[in-house]
Amino acid sequence: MAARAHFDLERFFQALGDRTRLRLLNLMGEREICVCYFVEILDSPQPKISRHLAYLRSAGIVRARREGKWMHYRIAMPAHAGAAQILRQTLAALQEEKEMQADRARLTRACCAPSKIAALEGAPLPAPHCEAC
Amino acid sequence: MAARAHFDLERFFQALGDRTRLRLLNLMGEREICVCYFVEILDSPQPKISRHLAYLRSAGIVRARREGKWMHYRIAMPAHAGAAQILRQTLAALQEEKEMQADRARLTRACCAPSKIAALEGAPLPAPHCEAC
DNA sequence: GCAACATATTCGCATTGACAGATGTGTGAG
DNA sequence: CTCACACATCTGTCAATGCGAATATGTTGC
Repeated sequence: MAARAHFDLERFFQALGDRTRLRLLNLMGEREICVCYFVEILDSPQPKISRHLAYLRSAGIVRARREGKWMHYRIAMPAHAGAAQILRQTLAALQEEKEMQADRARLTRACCAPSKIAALEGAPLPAPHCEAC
Repeated sequence: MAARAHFDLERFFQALGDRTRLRLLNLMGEREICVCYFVEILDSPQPKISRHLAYLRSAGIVRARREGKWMHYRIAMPAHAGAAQILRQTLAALQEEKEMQADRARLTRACCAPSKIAALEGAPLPAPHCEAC
């Protein structure tokens, strides 16, 4: 088998070259988030979210964890030191964008009152627990 | 007043998501280089090089300067501070790759003895002058 | 003007990737 | 086992992008 020690920087950048994926990464930040929250916050069809998460996963940028019916995603820092640094830099840069700030605000609201949003009834809260509430 | 055009981070990453363009950026580094050198070093058809340089130019990553028959390209750090930082990080990361090191080595050789390479007869040296010779 | 040269753009074609909609898969409840 | 739910993947369509090959543009020198 071909050793996959080589990190594909090209693929890494391709994964970052899409607005939906940048929004997903921005929402994850340091915490782990359930797919249903992405669907709610980005207000996009679930298959679209799932496809972009799969793309990020195949590029080695995020990792998934199953918990019962729910899938949680979080950012997985690449082993490649340069890429990890770039990813951190990117996440920091995203926070300066209005749309990203708005996404985060919506996530905080949803996280603090998930019962207010029909689609999130019973869904697991992001992270171990949301630090804002 | 937003006189500053909105910097397209998405487009920026798309521009970095291609091996040929990463090789071009790696060759430029801090100096200005003539297209004919890219063609020689990457051993690729001239239209291919030109197309990728145009892509980088449209993404706001490089700038071109004409000098007689020759066009010189150099990296133009984006006004967007985050992007500039990412670009610097990327250039640093590239230097750890073997292919990129080999490209640079070939450029140094070509730069120090351009007359040895038929295609570079009379072509302007990279940069104000090559610091290696 | 014309020819030679360096570079840019266009063309035809193959691949990739984004999308919406439909369908498949895994899990828990009953 | 069967259903409902959360999520993943497949389908068809379309736009973007990569490529080589041919051609156009711009500059210099005659």
